[in-house]
Amino acid sequence: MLEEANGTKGAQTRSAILDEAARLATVVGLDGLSVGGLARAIGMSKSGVYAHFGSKQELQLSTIESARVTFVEEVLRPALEAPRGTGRLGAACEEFLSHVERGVFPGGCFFSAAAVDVASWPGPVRDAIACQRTAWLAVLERFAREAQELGEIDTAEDAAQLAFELQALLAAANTSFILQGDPTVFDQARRAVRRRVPAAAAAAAAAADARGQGSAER
Amino acid sequence: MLEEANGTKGAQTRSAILDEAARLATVVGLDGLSVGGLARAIGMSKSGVYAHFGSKQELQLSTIESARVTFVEEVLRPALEAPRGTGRLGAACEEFLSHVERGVFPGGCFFSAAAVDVASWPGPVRDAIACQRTAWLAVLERFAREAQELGEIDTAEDAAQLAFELQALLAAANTSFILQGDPTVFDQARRAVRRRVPAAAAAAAAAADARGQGSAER
DNA sequence: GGGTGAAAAGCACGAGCGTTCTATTTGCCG
DNA sequence: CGGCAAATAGAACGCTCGTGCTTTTCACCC
Repeated sequence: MLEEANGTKGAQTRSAILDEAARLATVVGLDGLSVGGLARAIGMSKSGVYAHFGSKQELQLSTIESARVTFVEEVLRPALEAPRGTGRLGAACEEFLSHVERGVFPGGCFFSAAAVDVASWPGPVRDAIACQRTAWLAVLERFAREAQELGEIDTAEDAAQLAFELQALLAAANTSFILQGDPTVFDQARRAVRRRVPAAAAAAAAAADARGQGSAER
Repeated sequence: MLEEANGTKGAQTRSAILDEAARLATVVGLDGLSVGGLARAIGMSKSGVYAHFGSKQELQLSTIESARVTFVEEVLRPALEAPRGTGRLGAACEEFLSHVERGVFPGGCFFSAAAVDVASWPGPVRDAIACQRTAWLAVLERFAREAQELGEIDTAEDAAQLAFELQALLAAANTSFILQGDPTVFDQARRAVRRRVPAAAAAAAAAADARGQGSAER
């Protein structure tokens, strides 16, 4: 083979490397992520790790992609099981807070962490992070707009504005939690979300309940 | 002399070093701040810079203190010129957004930047950042409570909750701006602040106007 | 105006960084 | 089972990092 993405042995260790890389990057930063440190964390030699990616930048970009997949799996997909409308919007917020609280990434939200230390330093890596952030905001905005179409949110409301405000609350809870370690901020964030999207409250709770017994029944 | 804080020559270059250090740290991160890089940025030798601080950690702590002073000067002091109540609360938000927009620090809010790359890595530096964040939240909370005492904000409102939400909006605008470079987010943030603290709108605008012609008249 | 202590520079060190090259192991296919 | 390519390890490079020295330049006071 000369390219990636098949199921041979090397491809699955590559995926294991990237899994650890994403977790590690939330702790040491995306540029603080070193090949040697990553190799040590995963029990491989430095060159063994490095061979999977021709350069550090390629490692960073692949790590971002890996984190994106994890984020979709842990946050977006569960949220999509909630009914369209404010329920789904609230579920997206709840799933985000939940994935931070239960430590899917040890350093909190991957993209919040990466956004900051990548922000001032132009290039493909920064662009990739900015792109992910935009996409996440677009998802929230779409959920909000769907709620408007269902008549659950006033159509006079600006969906993009609402998405911005909700994302601000989620990011602030993440920062406060990883910095101070106090899970109380999640309650503050949940209260704020419920206040901003009143109808989302019960619906999100219901979604969380349903998920509690496994989602296979859907 | 054997300690710091007098007015001799060395003390004022030390202050100049820390000024640049704070600005540089918002770009490369607080741990990405290297003695060599700082020396190059300020046109000194590495050891010339290093001699002012016995260790890198001392440099970081001093940089945080320097950034705090700048923040007080650029954000808190102007806000204190607004009349107590929602006016001052709104002014604090406006001054924060303004100091990011006009690039007081090239990489946006110093403490937002530092909070992230210092969060996972315990020690005095992290504690110092966490302490500053707490203090800033306490300031917003105090302003909110003063507005309550003046009857401008419902006493049923939780001042700490309000402070959390406002700080979330400010931090989100900062992140979005340094990452995407789009000043539109400041309008989004201002709209959200006005929505959350309705009475703050006119008062903050008035404060900004007053500041426009210099604050000496006060 | 020369002496004295502070301030800055110069230099050297061990370690870790990203990267490249070569050697060794490993797993698959005929 | 033997061979071959893919996967991993090992060693080395030039560089920069933080941190200790020693040496030189500078500013001030008698």
